[in-house]
Amino acid sequence: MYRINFSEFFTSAFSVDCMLFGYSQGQIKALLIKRAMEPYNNFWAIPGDLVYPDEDLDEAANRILKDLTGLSDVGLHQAQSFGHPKRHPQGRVVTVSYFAMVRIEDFNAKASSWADEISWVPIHNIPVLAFDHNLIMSTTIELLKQKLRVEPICFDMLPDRFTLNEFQQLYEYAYNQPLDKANFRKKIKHVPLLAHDEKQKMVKHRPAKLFSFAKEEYKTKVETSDYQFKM
Amino acid sequence: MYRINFSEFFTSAFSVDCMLFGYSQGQIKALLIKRAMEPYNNFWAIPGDLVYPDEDLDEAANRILKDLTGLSDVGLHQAQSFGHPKRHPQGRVVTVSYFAMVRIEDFNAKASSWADEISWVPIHNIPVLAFDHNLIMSTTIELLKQKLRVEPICFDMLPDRFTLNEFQQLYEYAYNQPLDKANFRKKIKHVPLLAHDEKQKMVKHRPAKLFSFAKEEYKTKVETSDYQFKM
DNA sequence: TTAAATAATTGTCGAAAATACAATAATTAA
DNA sequence: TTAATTATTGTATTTTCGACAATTATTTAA
Repeated sequence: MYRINFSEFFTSAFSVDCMLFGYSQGQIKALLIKRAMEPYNNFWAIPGDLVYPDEDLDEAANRILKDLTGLSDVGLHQAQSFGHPKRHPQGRVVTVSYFAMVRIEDFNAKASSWADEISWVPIHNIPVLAFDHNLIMSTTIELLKQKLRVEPICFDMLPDRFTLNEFQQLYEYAYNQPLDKANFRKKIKHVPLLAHDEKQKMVKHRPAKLFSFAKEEYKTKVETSDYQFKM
Repeated sequence: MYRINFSEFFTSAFSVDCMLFGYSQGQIKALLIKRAMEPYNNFWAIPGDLVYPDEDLDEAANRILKDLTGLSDVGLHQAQSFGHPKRHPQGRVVTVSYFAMVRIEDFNAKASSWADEISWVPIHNIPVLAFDHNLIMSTTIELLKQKLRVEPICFDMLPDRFTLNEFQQLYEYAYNQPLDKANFRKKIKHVPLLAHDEKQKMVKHRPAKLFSFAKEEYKTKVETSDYQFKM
């Protein structure tokens, strides 16, 4: 087997791309940045950065998240890696994509050193992006949709207190199909929700009750029974 | 934000680790190699290699698979990436793990330049491995189990013609629990199988009918209906 | 040749979940 | 007070799940 010089392997760089998903106005949205540097200056892109030599991949993803949002302690999910030799014009850069769910209202995402402008874009209307970011984005969105089916990550996007309709509409948008109200409520019977006395306000119709996700109860339920979240 | 010199980022290498899974004697097994070079000389490890500068990740995974088995055109699944800064003693090496299902009987896996010896080891009995390969292996095995639930990849491990009992036992081993025969057969009613006239031979009891997976029929079924494989 | 043994295959029944659709209750705004 | 709107609950039917029983086909030993 042919072998190139060992040192010639150590000539590549790594980046992580960190997709943020949130939910507002009935749509699941992804955070995009407008690049303020070459290459692909002025293109929309997924926030990302090179990984420092002494940094683990997860650390780098957390750093980017912190830069963008000021948030830490957000659950990050590794998605996939992309390594086409020509994917980056300035050298061999393999990228690892991550995603996280956030509550859009909870913070002001800020443009950072690499970006002029940011924007929340509905995942069904992603524009042309820099590099191979369209491939990365679509792959990751598919993964997100799959995870929404079997893990209660939707509650990381919903406000702390939400109505059952908001909950339902999130899934209607994700699956791109309407769901029956009555049956939806039957389906979530097993999901541990905390009902509040508080009601919706400022609406011009009967206000809906507000609920929260009972995270601790969920955890013990998963551990003690063989319950599996399933939508 | 602090920035190191751009060129200092281009000092890492990456590898792919390529897990092979097969099924024999009622057990799902993984192919391990015994390393014949430093570091971790003589340790069991997952087959893998550094990726060449002009190679895509998938290409590298296919190359390793070809070296080991002579097989190409095998469906490869990307699992996860691992990038702890100290995971490799000789420098920064991020690894991307892949896995594939094969029919163990279909070929003779051969030791290659980096390995003395190979072995098929039941996934429930993985020994101590080189590097962080135990982490990689267990993560990937979990992913395999998840995919077994929703994709018909089990048929890539089963012989071309199999009995329903072999089919069932594969899932019993994966889930580590016995399944009811009658109910199993009801569950797979929707899976497109081709029944052969041929029967099992050389068994000391009533021979079971042999089946094959009807791959093409499966594909059209997925496309035309909203059928989803589910075990 | 026949019976015992073994495993394949099919059937039944009740419980639980999914689906379609209807009815009722609680608010707001005019 | 009432129309409009939406939340919430209910009913009836079909489909799937899970436990278990019954039947059938084949081999081997007597």
